[in-house]
Amino acid sequence: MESLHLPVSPPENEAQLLEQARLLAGCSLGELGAMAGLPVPKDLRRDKGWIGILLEMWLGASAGSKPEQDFAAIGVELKTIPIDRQGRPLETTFVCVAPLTGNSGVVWETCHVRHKLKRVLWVPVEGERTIPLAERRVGSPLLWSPSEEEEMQLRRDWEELMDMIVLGQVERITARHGEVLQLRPKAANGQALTDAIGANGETILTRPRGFYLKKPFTAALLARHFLL
DNA sequence: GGATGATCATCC
DNA sequence: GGATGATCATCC
Repeated sequence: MESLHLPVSPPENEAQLLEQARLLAGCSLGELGAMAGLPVPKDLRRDKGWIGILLEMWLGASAGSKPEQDFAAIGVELKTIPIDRQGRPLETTFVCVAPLTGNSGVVWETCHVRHKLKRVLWVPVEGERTIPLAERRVGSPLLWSPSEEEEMQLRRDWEELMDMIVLGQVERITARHGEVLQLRPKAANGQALTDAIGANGETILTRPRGFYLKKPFTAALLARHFLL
């Protein structure tokens, strides 16, 4: 039985990654933060990515802001997901920024969403705001790939949303579009603007958007895991 | 601004 | 109460 200590080397295979993730299950964020020398913030309001960064350290992820998978060598992406006491997600899951221009000819097979979701290590973390951040516990990890049905759902939604973007309808897209995948703003604030295609094919400025997984989708894949 | 990490908080 | 639209920090 291995014990908990830092630094953690990048995992060489999935089994190693899962083993390390299982060691973290049951630990509190306070414990993991202290051992990592990371001060635990009072809450997440100004540190929304703190848990993600903490778990990256503890799992040996290629830290920080590289535009590739968290575990590039073994092709796995890490997602922490806040859950309630029933194990259901408290938030949608950000996947990636949505490209709003230069999309003619893009196809599902080679898109960023599919690549990001090809293989994901889900790490549930207690997320109820009534639980002090330091006391919240890490849950049992799940190494996941989309089933055929899940991939079809994702593909349908992605194609619908990308069609609207390409056809200059981005401003008409709301978070209600898509069955399992939605498009929502993803920016520092309301002042952030980026190029997109307008209704008449012209270039317009609009808020940057991101793809997010809706809660029922992640709830189902987590539930499947916990029932097995 | 856009990529990384996401959650907040208002409105319905 | 919960989802949608808004927002926070950091790096380059």
